Amino acid sequence: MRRNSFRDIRAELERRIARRVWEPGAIIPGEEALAVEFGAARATVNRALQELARSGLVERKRKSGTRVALHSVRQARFAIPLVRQEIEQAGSLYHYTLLSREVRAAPDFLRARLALPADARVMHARCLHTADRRPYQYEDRWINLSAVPQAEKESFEETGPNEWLVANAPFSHAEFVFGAARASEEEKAVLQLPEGEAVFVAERMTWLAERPITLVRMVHPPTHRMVTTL
Amino acid sequence: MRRNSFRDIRAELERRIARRVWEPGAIIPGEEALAVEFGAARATVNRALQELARSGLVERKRKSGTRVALHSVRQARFAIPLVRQEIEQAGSLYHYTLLSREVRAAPDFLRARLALPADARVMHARCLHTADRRPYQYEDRWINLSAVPQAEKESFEETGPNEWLVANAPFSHAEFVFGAARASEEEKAVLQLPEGEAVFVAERMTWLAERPITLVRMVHPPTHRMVTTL
DNA sequence: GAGTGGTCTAGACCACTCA
DNA sequence: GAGTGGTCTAGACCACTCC
Repeated sequence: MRRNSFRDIRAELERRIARRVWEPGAIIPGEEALAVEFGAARATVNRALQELARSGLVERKRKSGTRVALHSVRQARFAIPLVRQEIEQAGSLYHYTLLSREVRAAPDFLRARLALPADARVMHARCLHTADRRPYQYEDRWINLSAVPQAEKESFEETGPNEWLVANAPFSHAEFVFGAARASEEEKAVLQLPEGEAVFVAERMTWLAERPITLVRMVHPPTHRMVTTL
Repeated sequence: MRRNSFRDIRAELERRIARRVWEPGAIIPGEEALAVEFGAARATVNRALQELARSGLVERKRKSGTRVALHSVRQARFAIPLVRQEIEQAGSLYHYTLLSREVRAAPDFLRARLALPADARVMHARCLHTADRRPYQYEDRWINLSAVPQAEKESFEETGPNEWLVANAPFSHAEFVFGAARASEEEKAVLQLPEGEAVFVAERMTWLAERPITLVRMVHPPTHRMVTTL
């Protein structure tokens, strides 16, 4: 006879919630009582309950106890890997091409997005990432040179700014925006898409201790899918 | 002097990784050694390390030990609110319309996606959610009636299946898929989009203790943006 | 076989919150 | 004040994996 693990307990509690043995909003027995019932230590029951709380199935409050959540808070988590890793992990051949690289004054829209001063100098780089020679991602990136001056010395011919930044400019905070759009003329050409095709657009802004580092727009063909991680 | 908590230990380990005291790829001391160093129980160190592993900062393997992840897989979190909440929170007028409702045998693609038996009965509902009378989301939903039999009694004329399920069928696990597509004829009509417009598509599958509950495809106009929560 | 992480136990004390 | 969850400890055994 196997000992009750926190997984077993978690599964049994999930089952009871599923079968409405415990209705939404209802208080469920305390840790001590459940520990006795399952013949386990309270710490083990605690772990099972904490995981249920983390996934939003139950809500816990001291003194009040644990109740089945009425509206389980729905949060989704996504892993954001390097493009290269993403492609190679799928067993495909990765290839990177630098399309353009230019140092210039920051355009207005960028100054607004990243809260840059009027005279800010930035690097603008455009790249294509392919998987098995098929266009996978078009990367349109702006780097704030006052935050990452070393970037100006990089050619980005061999290693893309994505990988270079990961290795050389840690960030403390990031914001992502996802959406859909019709492919622009440029995107259509680079990604070899038919007229009027839809594209999946992901934008990422990163900061290191309040200083904006980079804004990148990553454009994918409509076949691209982004899936939550467990 | 306060006792070392798993949070303190986690924070200190994070700091060492950030300051490159431990380089990416390097093995860090074992739990026993860290427990001695921090004057804590091994279980406490273990909890700190497990959380770091969950957030992708370190990788752990038995016998090998714990090492700093080479490229920490960054994670982004998104809140998934009820459509109604999302719209009302933006200060807009929410309105819901049921477009169709039908009980039928599960189509093949659905049986495959949700691993349903051959004779599974499901409900198929199509709805439109508007914000200030403008189409906001087209919802195409399938509900597994063997998991949620009470759904068959609901008309969904007033309250949409989304809100009804939230209140009546909690889930323990969800999977999301996001992508872009060209609007289908139906989507074009319902969302009042011009010919060939791109749409943002979010799909959600939910389970409660291994039992599939529902698959929903939520289609938004290309103006829709999904932003990470802080 | 041996080393490291994974989990469990029994007991303890703390922290928050409700009444 | 009292009840419930939150966390820590010390010790133990297990499970996986490398050698």
